[in-house]
Amino acid sequence: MARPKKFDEAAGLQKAMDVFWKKGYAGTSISDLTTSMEINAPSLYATYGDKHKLFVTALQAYLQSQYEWMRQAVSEQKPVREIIRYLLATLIDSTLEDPERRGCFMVNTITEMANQDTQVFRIAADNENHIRSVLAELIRKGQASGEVAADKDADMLASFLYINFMGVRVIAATNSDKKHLYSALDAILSAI
Amino acid sequence: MARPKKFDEAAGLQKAMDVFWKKGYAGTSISDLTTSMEINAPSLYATYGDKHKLFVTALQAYLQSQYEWMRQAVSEQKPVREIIRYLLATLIDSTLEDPERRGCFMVNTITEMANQDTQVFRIAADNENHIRSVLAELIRKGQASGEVAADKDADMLASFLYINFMGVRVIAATNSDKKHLYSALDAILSAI
DNA sequence: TGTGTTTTGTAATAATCGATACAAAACTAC
DNA sequence: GTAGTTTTGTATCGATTATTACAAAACACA
Repeated sequence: MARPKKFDEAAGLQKAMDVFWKKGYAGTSISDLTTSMEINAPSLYATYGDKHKLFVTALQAYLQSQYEWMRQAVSEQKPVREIIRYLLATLIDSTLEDPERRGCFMVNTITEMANQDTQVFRIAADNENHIRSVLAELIRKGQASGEVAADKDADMLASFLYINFMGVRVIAATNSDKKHLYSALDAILSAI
Repeated sequence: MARPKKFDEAAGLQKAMDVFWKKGYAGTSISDLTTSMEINAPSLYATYGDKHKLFVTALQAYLQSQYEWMRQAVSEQKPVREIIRYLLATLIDSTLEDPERRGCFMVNTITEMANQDTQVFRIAADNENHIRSVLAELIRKGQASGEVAADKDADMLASFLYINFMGVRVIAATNSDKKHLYSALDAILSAI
């Protein structure tokens, strides 16, 4: 018994994510958002809260899709090294193929705000722990199957991989030379 | 035959660098700058140009000091692996010790603006080429002295190292666990 | 066909944004 | 001391910032 919403809430969130991802938090204005989401300011505030709240919601939606992608890749019945190569290669490809070269939304957010925004800091720390634990689990699986040397420290290798995940995302934003990036994959995998 | 400046131009630039480094380009206001630099707006504009020009000048000053540090480390008469470990360890330490956890000014700038600002994009690309060539040179030195396997591709290893330089800087901004970061150093060095 | 409820569009809020006009102040050179 | 030059401080510019008041519009239910 009320006027129904004219826009799709999930689609609007996706649009907001795209804008924040491209321009960052401080670089995005409410006007940018309302234009891209095709709603007006009162609807935005009523639906998503203020700018900061919308940003956090968009960031978490991004991370969820990232986790989903990773969870699926890790659970495949393939050699561990192949999975890791697939993960890194996909990170490189998706970054290079993005016409806007936005890199990784989480990395962008860390470098913009983690030192000033405690909520973002916490999200970033949780994200790191999550990804590292998934990678450590993957390494352990490789050790159980004999693909990875059993005497290596799985947590240490997971940290190493996480560093490279982040580094690859930063670099693919400015380096369009796919061969350079791909050649480094061999070095990364040789450490495992 | 004119009124002399009351402030030190180089010191002001350093202050501007500190603010941009901490808060990013969009997150920094002229008011932030004039407060920190202890000058007023007209002096800022007369001396450094507009906000964007000041930002670029500050960024280039940052890169110069970075290059100077690296050039010196690389030219030392020590085993190549030791130099690389020193470089990475210093990156980790300086990031963790910074009470403001600002990470790397160049990384922050890449993830904030490289996809929207052609001048910044060019600076970032030049920076990457420069650092990669310095690292490749170092690797080749290691190959000449027998410290690094001669059949490995020096450029590839340089790309690999550059990825890890970037990754370490991003992660040290949110992860305060020095042990985790340091433990990954062994994995990085094992790939060389 | 109303009645109640919520969204919508418009319009405006105070605050701050980057940038500058203008005149007083401060210095050097003569 | 005076003339010439540049920096300084103040005050302000129009534009944009995030956010909201308010009323018309659009639906569900009776």
